Amino acid sequence: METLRERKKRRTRESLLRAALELFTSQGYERTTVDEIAEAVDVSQRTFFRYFAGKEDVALAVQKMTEAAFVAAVRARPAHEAPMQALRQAFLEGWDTIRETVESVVPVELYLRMYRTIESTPALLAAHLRRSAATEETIARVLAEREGVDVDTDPRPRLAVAVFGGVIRVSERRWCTSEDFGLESIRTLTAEYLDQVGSALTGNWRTG
Amino acid sequence: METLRERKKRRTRESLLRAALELFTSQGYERTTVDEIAEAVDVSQRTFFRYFAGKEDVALAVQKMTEAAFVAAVRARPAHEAPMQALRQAFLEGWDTIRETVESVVPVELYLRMYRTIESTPALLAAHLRRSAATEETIARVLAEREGVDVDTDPRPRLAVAVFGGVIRVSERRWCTSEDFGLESIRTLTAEYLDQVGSALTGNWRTG
DNA sequence: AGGTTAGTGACAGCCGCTGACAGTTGACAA
DNA sequence: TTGTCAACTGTCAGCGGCTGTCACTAACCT
Repeated sequence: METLRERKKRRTRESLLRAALELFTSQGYERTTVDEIAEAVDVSQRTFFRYFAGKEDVALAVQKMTEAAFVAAVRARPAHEAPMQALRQAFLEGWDTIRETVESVVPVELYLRMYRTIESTPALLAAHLRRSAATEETIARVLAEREGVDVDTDPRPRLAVAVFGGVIRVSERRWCTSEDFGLESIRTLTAEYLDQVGSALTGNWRTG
Repeated sequence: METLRERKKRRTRESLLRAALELFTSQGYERTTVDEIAEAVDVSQRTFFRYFAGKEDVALAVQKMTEAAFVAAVRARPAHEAPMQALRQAFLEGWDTIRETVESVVPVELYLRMYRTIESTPALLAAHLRRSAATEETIARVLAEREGVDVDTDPRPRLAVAVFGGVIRVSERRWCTSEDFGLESIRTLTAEYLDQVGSALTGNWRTG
């Protein structure tokens, strides 16, 4: 059961989040001030900073949620799966259930548009990459535990996750600049790229 | 031949750079203000911003140089080498010649210490990762041209570079937190990790 | 109903960064 | 050498992100 106070807090937070994303996606991240966001929700600037650590934080808040869902999905994968397979499945599963993950806070539509804003805003892209790096570290530990190896001496968990993350980023980037910017296309694109990693590494591309 | 004006400019720039790195590495990036850096060189804050785009910029200036050297090294690799092999050789070569690349501006010692500061400062790490992403894009294009494939339709150049970059970052991170933080150890570590990527991807780690 | 606590607004201030303008110093030709 | 022009610098004023402080209001809990 949720008390009135908690309900109010949640509503303010989500209002701020929605207003921020709406402004960021429509008029750009840099051209949006914190004052503007606060004004749109009719709270003081100070209050904004009580809910979010900063402008970057609110911009990446939803990504944070989906990343958490991804980590949880990796944890939930059956133990018999090979590492890379587990990552692949968890990732695709994340996109399948994206609606349930996100819609309670902001429309999925807005979330997708925000992805493009992040990718095209240097400051946000930097923050996003840093977050991704942190998530990769978490997943490396999950993987290490799953496989029963020591993450501090065996580099394989981190290497596998780094490679996976690299492929994901290439997919994301391609997807953001692509024309069919839909929920299905990111799934197929990522799956396709994951299949092609092998041939990209070993091999002479010229004999294609 | 260098005119007096140019000499003065170069000296101011390098003084600012050295002072900044010295302050960053000794008392921390966030605890160092731009005013402090300017004061250490006895110029106005405004002048600092005429030489560097910002605080981040000066912190990553040397990394920028070494990345440029790396890109050049990739370009100079013989055409018969396979893509991943070319990247590997160029990277190791970059560390072999690091002294010539860096010492004319700042002591290598300082450059190495700065690496650790970057890795342990969220804002700098974010900026560093963003720069790396940009460099990866450049290298993907170099590789594509080398191999005669179209970078816009063939994902393999970007995938290969992303994987390589991922391994590099794992190495760097490990190296920064390691005890033998020397010029040789990053070489051996990277080479070792590049060799292990294969087994990290394919394979069941539990049968080790 | 009344004391306690959580959440808010208003204000002051630091820091990174930028635009505008005036002063100074080196470059180059008369 | 001197005068002119361009480059470089300092000063000042100001914006936006962010934080500390403190008084005030609203919800919570007997």
